[in-house]
This record gives sequence, structure tokens and C-alpha cells, in this order.
Amino acid sequence: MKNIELSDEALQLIAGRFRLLAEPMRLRILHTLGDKEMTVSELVAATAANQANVSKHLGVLLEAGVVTRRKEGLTANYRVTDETIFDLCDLVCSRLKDQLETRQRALANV
Amino acid sequence: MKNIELSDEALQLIAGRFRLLAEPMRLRILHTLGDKEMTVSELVAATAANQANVSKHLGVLLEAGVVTRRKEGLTANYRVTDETIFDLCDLVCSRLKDQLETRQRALANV
DNA sequence: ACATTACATCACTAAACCGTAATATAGTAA
DNA sequence: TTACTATATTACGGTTTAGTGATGTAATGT
Repeated sequence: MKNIELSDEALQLIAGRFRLLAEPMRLRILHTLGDKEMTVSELVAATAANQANVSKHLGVLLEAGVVTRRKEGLTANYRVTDETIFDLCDLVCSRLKDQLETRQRALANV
Repeated sequence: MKNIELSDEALQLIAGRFRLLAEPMRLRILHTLGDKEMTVSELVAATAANQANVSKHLGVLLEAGVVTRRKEGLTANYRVTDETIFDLCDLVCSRLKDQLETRQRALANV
């Protein structure tokens, strides 16, 4: 995999997926959702953010196929379908911890 | 992990790490590097990109601690130190494949 | 019909960021 | 010193995108 030549298009697709997660607000929404199904209002309350903003981000996530939307009467209910997201976040998170720990140790003897 | 409350600062750190990978050019550089050590010139030649651009992206990756720089005479030699990067890319890549396959199947009977 | 609620969308501003030409810097050679 | 090479940095135009107020839309209730 490391040796295979990657086309521009492939790189754009992969980069695009990372760009989805490159936004704190979207990460907060995804993390708040977890494995639950939540309405937009609930997410607005839980994230203390603007309704338009939450809707916009949900639209982005929906178009990317990371969440699904289920309409029920007045409400729109969102749920994370791409569990890979959490794996990615966990990987990044533990890597960041390692990195900071290393830096701390580098300063331990100073 | 899914249930723990994440601070704004934590989210920014994680999002920042994803933003690193949200750029096709940086992905190309990382993929070109692989497990080898390469000079800027070599990367410029391999990626068919501007020297200033490659240097800039390398600077970003260096500051993030994803690559290391070893100066040797006139040349600067870069190497990927954060192998997590490739794990992340592989995860995203296979997830994208799955997703496209599902969509193809959805159109198969049409 | 009218009001209300939940959500999506539009329009706009501000900030971030990429690509690039030009320039600076530092090592090497003559 | 002077010239050359490899790389970093700066300055800037252009594009993208987040956040937000205002508005649109659809379902529900009275």
C-alpha cells in the first residue's frame, strides 16, 4: 500500500475525508452523537451552538455519508453510521498523548 | 472514551491533526516519503511540485512532529516518524472503498 | 386559516490557507 | 571574494469555509 502510486483523485478523496474531521465543531457533534440518535434541537442544546451552524455541519456530515437522517414529524433525527470515525479519533488521540508525553520527558531533566 | 466530555482544547488539537492530512499535497509528500529519507529536491522531483510549496508543507509537517529533518551539508533530509499517519490513511481508504462499493450495489439493479 | 415549532437554506463577513514568485540564508566550490 | 546550489521565508492574490442573522419550508396544533 505504501508503495502503490496514488492518483490525484484518490488523494483528493482521502484528503476530503480528513477535512471532514478537521473541524472542532463537527468533532463535537459526532462525539455528542456517539451511538445515540439525536435531533437537531438536542444537539444545539448539547453543544451550545447556533442552530444554523449545527444544521450546516450536519448537512456536511450527511452528504459525506458519515451520519444518516431520519425525519419524524417535525424533528430530524441524526445518527452516526460510520463507526470508523471513532477509530480515527482514538488513533489520533492516543498518538497526541504519546507525543506530548515524549515532550514532557524531554523537559523532565531540565 | 465515547462518553467522556471533550474540552474545546482537546477538540482543537485533534482537529488540527486531521487538518494536517486534509491536504492532498501533504498526503502525496507523506506517501512519497514512505519509510525512506528524502531531500527536498528529491521530493520536488517526485511530486512535480513547486519547491516553495514542498518546503512549506514540510515545514508544517515538521512543526506537527510528523516528520523529522536532518541537515547534511546543503541538503535537508526528511523522514516520516509518525507511523500512525499511514494507519489513518489506510483506515480512511478502506472505509471509502466500502462506501463506494455499497453505492455501486445500490445502483446495480437499476 | 393562522400560529408555532423544528429544521434547512441563503447571503454575507471574516478568517484561514494554498500556491507561487521573489527574496533571503547558508553551505560549498572555485 | 565571488558564484552556485539547496532550502527556507516572505508577500500576496485567490479560494475555501466557518459562523451567523434572516428567511424559507414543512409539519403540527388551535
